Amino acid sequence: MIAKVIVDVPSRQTDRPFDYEVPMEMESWIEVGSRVGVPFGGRVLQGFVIAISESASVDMTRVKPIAELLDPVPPFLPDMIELSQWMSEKYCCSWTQALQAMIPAALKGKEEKRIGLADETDADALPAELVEWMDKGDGLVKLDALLARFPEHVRAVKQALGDGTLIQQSSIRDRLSVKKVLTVFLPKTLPSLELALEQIPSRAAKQREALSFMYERGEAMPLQEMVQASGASAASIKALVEKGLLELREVESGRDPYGDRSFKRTQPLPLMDGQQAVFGRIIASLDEGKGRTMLLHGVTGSGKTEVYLQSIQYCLEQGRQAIVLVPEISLTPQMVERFKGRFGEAVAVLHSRLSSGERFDEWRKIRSKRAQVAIGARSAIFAPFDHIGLIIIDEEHESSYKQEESPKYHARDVAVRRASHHGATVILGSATPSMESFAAAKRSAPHGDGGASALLPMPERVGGRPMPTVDVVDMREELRGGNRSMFSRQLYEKLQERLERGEQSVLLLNRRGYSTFVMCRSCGHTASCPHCDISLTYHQKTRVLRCHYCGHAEQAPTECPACSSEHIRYFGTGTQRVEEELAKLFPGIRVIRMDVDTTTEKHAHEKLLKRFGERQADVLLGTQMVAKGLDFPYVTLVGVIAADTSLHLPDFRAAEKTFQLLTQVAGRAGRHELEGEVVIQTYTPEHYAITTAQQHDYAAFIGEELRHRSVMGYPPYCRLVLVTMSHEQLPLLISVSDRFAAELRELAQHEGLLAPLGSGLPRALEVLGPVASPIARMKDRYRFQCVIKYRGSIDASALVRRVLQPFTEGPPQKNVTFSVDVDPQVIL
DNA sequence: AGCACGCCGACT
DNA sequence: GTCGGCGTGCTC
Repeated sequence: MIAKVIVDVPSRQTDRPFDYEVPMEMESWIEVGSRVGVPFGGRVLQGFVIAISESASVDMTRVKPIAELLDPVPPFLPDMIELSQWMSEKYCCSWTQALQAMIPAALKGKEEKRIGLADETDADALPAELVEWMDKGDGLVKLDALLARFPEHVRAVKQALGDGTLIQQSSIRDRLSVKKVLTVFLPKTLPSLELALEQIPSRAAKQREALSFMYERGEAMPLQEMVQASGASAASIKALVEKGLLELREVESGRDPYGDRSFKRTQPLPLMDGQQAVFGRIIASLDEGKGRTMLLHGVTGSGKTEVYLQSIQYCLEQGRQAIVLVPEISLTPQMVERFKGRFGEAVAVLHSRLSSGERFDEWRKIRSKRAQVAIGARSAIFAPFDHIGLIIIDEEHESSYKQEESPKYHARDVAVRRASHHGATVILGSATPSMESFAAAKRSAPHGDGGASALLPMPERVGGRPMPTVDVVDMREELRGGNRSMFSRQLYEKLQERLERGEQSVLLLNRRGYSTFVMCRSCGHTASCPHCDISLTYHQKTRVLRCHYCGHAEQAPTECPACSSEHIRYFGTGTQRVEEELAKLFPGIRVIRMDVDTTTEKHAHEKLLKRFGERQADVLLGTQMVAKGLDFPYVTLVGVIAADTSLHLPDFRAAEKTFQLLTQVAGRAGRHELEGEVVIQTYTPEHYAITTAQQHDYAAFIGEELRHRSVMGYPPYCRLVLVTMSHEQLPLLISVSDRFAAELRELAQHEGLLAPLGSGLPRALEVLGPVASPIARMKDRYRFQCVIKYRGSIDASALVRRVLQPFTEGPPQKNVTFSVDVDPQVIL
């Protein structure tokens, strides 16, 4: 029996299956999807079994046996192996990378070399302390550790390994370091604080303090932290533990100590007419099981989540599993609570805030069928289920579904692919669907069912609540009227009203495309990175300038390095200035500011929202992050301070992104009994992205935007591939990138793709560039890019791969690196 | 990626 | 005379 194995080496040359013999004793264990350790070029590496075969494709004498099996249960299901191959082709990444992206990082086996004394050996030939050290273990010790401990004996060890005095054994070990932390818990059955305090002698003040502290906190906490925070000593906590008032347990470090928290179970809510109609379409598709994709276009507050929940319920009753993707930012505890509340233990949650150990735990819950519902960000699309019935992608227009590092996949496309394998239904949900999805839904009758539209509209809010009224304020008029503040009179008055009525407001400062930077007001010099063509970002807390791309950091200057002027201006996030102005205009106003500065800490985001939810503030002020998913009953006003900052970016999606942002944030107002109002401040009130957002008119927006895209030749009227090349030396890069573009054109010509299809008609494929990238230099490497525009029916990835092959495999083009981005989010 | 094999400079 | 520089080439 021969296993075809993809070896875990991130190199193009080794990115193909290698044959290994399956030892007899492993035959019943090794299957497609197994993770194994294999000898490869003189060392042992992790590999993935992608096929089992009777015969090898090379001479049997060259075939080595698999060294070890790494998991009792294969981490991949067979459909995932095929999916990974498809990904590597479509996104031009290595097969290994695609496979790697599908399993938890904890399963990243690396070789560990261990050595020991050979059986019959003369131990006296070695330094005595070495022998002694080696005897401590079970005869084998880690090579690294030994060499680190006895650097003076490196040579002796090397020699002993050479002459056979010492033997070496390699095996693969996962990066699962399980560290345990003593954690203080409140007992399951909790006496009241008064009752508990009675059991403590009056002179034990520290114990009382510690106990009150824990009661107030209400949840478990690591002992170390607790001692620090409460001022109690470990001894007094021990005393409390002995009295049974607290509990002390070891928790795996990084694991969620509140994991055993129970969630209040909820029942399905009655569906409104609009919801019912959509739900009917979804269960029809689930019954049919043909792998259909549907676009659920529901306005904000139309009750999409309840439809999701009941569809999942139906799917589970069919004995199939469901995956729910949400943007990372909206994967809040409230969101998780809704799903856990309905499905309890059947839910596994995967998000980036989890430690690798916690992530692995949740993943195992899925793999071992203890969970039937997986909810998570982008990578949850790879949840190892075997009978997927339903995949939901909420807020499908969000750009975070596209991974920016290789493999540069789009979760939406992976979902559709995976679903067709399982006959699963995909639901793309959004109030503002992406152009691509909308166009696809309009044109598609997926899997050929005679022209039925896959568009599911939900145009009404739950309870018939009206959409909030939106006022657009022309800030040019304000300026002409003598108002130079950042608040229009309208916004000022409405804020004042909210304060008087005790209602809450959300203020959005649109800062997409801008970051904090430093500029000299005398000469206009801006601080930029010495290794990258990019401004440095100013970090207020540490007064450090940092490069986003390479990590270069320097002290913020007090005088201009160019002209020695002291008039240096720090352009902060801007939210701070808004906050100051609010305090000036409304003395005593309580503001919660949410931006990168205030949310870097773990859970800071949740804490701030919790405070706002408890009405401890009048205004929630923030950047993009306040636009998504918030649902607070007392928010009746939403203000957008400058709507158009994102409108004039050199990005073909600028209008779409602006419209989405305005619509999303407007949807935060008046979701419950109280009616909501929205004020949008802008310098271009006539722009269609703003006027259509004002009228909540998605159809009008998309009509206009599609016209623009059609004229300019952008998606969804074509597709794009962005190829970025980089090298330290500019002349070499220019010649290589020119040759790449020329060869690509030549191949396209040869395939008949460049021929004009008739006068005035666009070509099937077009190669633009090469030109310097928007960030023309990064980490001391120059960057050039080509954009390939093509008709959707063409396999552009295959063309690119074919042209790329000699550039990366042949006589090396002196380290010019190529990065391919299929369906890029930004090309600028 | 690693590691080996393979041809040319400054050292015991 | 050797140790070692990293350039090319292979890994089932």
